Amino acid sequence: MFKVTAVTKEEVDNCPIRQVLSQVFGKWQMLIVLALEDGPLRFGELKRTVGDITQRVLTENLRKLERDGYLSRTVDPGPPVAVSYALTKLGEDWIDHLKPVVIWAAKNHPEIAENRAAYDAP
Amino acid sequence: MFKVTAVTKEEVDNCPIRQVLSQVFGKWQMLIVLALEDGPLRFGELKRTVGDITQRVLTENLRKLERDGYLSRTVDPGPPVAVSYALTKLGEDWIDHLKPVVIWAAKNHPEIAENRAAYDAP
DNA sequence: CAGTATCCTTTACGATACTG
DNA sequence: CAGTATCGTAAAGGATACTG
Repeated sequence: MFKVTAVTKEEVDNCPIRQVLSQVFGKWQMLIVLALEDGPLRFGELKRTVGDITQRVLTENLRKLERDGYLSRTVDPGPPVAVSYALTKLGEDWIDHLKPVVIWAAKNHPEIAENRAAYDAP
Repeated sequence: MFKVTAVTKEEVDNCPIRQVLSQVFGKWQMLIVLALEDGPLRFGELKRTVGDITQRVLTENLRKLERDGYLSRTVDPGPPVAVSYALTKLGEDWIDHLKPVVIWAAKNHPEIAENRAAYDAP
């Protein structure tokens, strides 16, 4: 159904997986987007919610997500300054489509863990 | 709805995103799985279908996908030897859940490209 | 044909220190 | 508070050559 063959530059540019999904399937992007599901969060709150992410990497990923339009960044100059991040329409739409996949992953986690153990065994 | 906070090792181990999805959202895994959607393919066919992937990287990703149970590897000792890869039940189930996301990405590709251009502009 | 083996480059990520 | 700056590590990927 989808053309995944890609040898020319045009084919790569038109591949939704390479152009769109590759930017949201890193180690942190999904976690960040899901963290914003229940409403806007400030930088520090976001960092605490995701848990084990460094400031540098969080900033980096927030910029990527903002660039693609999944979230917006709002600055309230204080002092002290307060920056909050919120999902855009695109971001909410994205999360609606992402969640079934996350639910599937949670459901199949046990089976996949078994498969790995069996494969690694002797 | 999902707990994405993860500070302890246990929380990370039980996070479906980190444990399951991180292994299928690399640069090539989705393309490989989608390439097998219409039926089994041999190594060389798979390589030609995906297009610009090297032998080394294709092998590497096939092993990961086989390990998690998304596809099976069947060897027909020739000579010449013929190895074919096919989706398993899990792989087909996965692709059914993955496709809506790919379709979403294709649909929103233009908007996201605009967002990027606007962000990068001046 | 279907891989391995090597070597190299790029990208992501991590740790820590510093600043308006 | 919300970053930036620097430095270092590790994983992914790319190029090329070789093999049962």
